[in-house]
Amino acid sequence: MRKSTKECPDCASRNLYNNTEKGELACRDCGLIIEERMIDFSQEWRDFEDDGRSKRRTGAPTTQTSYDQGLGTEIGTTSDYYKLGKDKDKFFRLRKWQYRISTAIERNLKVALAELKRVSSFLKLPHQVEEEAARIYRQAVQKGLVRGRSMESVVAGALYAACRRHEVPRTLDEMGEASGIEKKEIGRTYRFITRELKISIRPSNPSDYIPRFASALKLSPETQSKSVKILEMARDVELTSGRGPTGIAAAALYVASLIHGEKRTQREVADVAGVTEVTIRNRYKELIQRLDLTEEVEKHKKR
DNA sequence: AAGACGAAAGTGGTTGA
DNA sequence: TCAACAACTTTCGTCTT
Repeated sequence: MRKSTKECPDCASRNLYNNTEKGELACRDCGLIIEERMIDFSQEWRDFEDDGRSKRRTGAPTTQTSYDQGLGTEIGTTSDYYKLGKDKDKFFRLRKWQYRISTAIERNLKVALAELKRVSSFLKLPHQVEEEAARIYRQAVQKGLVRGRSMESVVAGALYAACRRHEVPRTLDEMGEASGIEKKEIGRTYRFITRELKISIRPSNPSDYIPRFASALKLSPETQSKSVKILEMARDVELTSGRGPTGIAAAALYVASLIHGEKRTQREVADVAGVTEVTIRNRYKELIQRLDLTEEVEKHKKR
């Protein structure tokens, strides 16, 4: 790209500087970054052609509406008009450039990352997880996986996947509450993007849920570690496979709370674990008979 | 009255033909 | 693609504390 082929939309200078390393095209005179992320720009086209579908480069309708709001913080509102200069022509030129330059990906990402931040702070997720989720989301967008899905659901799916990878799982229910997306939709998106991006995720371990549930129930550390032991034993006799990890975790906590004389009702445990009492009962029944915990529980019940 | 228990019917997802 | 299937839920009646 020769620098004389373009002129700066801001000051009309032809003295442009192409920084290939950063993927930027900048004006030497006024410092305006005319194009950025030019590498992404080209990559995007390749990806979109690969999947052989329409040339439509935006996401679902909801993305469109969000995008308009997102653009409001950039160029396109009257408030920005004043920030960018007094000259009306300049404003329109800039907006045109902005429109040409910024790809759907960039716009989408801006909004999506804000949403991601919101949800992750709602769930009090560690920074690492948030970063991971952002990375996953970015990949998903670049592969064109957002098309046909709402941006929010992909954000939720990416977050859920990141949680699982970092072994700080949140339930789909919690994710649903935080993101406002139905949990089955999140699950679907989650499976889809992990498959498409080849993100391998180990089946979630029930004991990953223990610390959170235990603290929500205000159970002692002893009870907590007891329930982890119960889970280990349960795993050894293959009680854990094929069942929902939250149900098992809940049941283990319930048993542990009985044994340590810190009894919580099935309902209490069920609520924090997001399962029903019935499920806890079923798991509980299996646990105490397969692990010979009956006497241990009875013994402590007496007190 | 509240909690625990279990039966029965329904739901959504996975799997295998 | 569809039907069978397992896990889980909802609902409800009964028993226990």
